[in-house]
Amino acid sequence: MISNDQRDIDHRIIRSVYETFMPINDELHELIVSKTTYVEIAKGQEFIQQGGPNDQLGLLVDGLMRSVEIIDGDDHTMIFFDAPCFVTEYVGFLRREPSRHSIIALEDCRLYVWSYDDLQKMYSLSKESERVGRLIAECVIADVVNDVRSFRFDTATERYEKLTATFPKLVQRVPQYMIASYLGVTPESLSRIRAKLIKE
Amino acid sequence: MISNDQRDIDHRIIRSVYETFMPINDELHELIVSKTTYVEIAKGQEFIQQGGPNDQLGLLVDGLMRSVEIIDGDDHTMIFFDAPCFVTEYVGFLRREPSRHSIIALEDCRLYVWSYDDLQKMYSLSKESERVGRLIAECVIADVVNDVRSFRFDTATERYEKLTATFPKLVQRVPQYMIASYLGVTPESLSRIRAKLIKE
DNA sequence: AGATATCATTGACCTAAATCAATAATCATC
DNA sequence: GATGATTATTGATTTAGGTCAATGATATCT
Repeated sequence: MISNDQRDIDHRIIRSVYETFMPINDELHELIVSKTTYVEIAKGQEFIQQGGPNDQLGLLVDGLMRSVEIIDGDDHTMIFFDAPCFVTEYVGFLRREPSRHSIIALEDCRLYVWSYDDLQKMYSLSKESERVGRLIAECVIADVVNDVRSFRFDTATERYEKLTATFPKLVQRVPQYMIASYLGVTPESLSRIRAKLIKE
Repeated sequence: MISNDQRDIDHRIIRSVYETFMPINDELHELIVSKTTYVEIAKGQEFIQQGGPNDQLGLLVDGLMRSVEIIDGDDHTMIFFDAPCFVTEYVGFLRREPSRHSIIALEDCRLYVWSYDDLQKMYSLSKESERVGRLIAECVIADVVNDVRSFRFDTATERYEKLTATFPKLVQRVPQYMIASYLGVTPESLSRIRAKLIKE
């Protein structure tokens, strides 16, 4: 993990990601940038380690990551993060608990990072930042609710089809067993699902 | 649905629920109360209707409700709401879309209600309210993530055991087929799960 | 109390996906 | 390009839960 100084920070990317949630005025933008650190994570390296400290919110600007939870020795892919997006293990981060997942770079990654403490300072200093924090949390809710619905109502085949529809390049970029794990099925099952879909 | 005026509002209950998220000062408390409406919903009646307008956030202070989504004619219980708690179909509410669920009283219910517009006004008027909104959203994330984990990792039997452990009275208060539906299994399966657990 | 819904249980059978095991295909490295 | 490791496929078998159908048990209502 390589950290650099302020000169490496691309203000426009940061602003444009935050602007997907609400208009960001110059004052808030300066506040955000002033707390930003730049980090590079090489392919295969961890950004966050399962069971370790969980005090960083990342904004992935380049690359691909996955969060993984190891339970009883098997590896479960919980989320893929495809730039540009925020990267964190949200629940542990908010509760100040050790991370439940590792977050690992599947390709060389570049991130901007804010510490938990700096984030709280931003919230205290600026009403606008409080709002953007709320809007981001609300979007996370929508994503997670989507996940519940998918596990509740969809078959593995349907989940696979939806994933390839919304994220077609993923299948090229990561090994199939990680996709299987993300879908909640075994690699053998995913292989059969794919065989069946091809036959049709 | 019966709406009454300000005199029916129990300030202490409202404050105590908000205080589970953060300390509420008098100014914010007054703001919240000034926008509050009181509503009673009789057993069997709807608070929110699937496909209908979704512009109310409820605080259930008495009673039990469930949110139900009808898909292809079958009825899926998405959540049980046991007072005191907030009641809404969050995603549609936030996105200003029709409600995905109905929310129905399983017992006679009493709620305090805020309209979407009043909530936005509160957010604009007060930094503190923005923060409490964020903190509530963050708690919702934790709940929903829990749901995903349960559907992903737990068997139906485990989900049933967890539900009865965390909410033992529920089984007395609602028909079993609703519990089955909440757990994501058929009534027949839940009946067998219970039979097996009793035998052990 | 008797009649009628509604709800819960039980049985027989079916299906999606898991498990275990063996190959086959890829990929990385010397 | 050969060698060993990782990843993907295919087959045989098992299991959790679904589906369909019948029977019991509870409520509710006149």
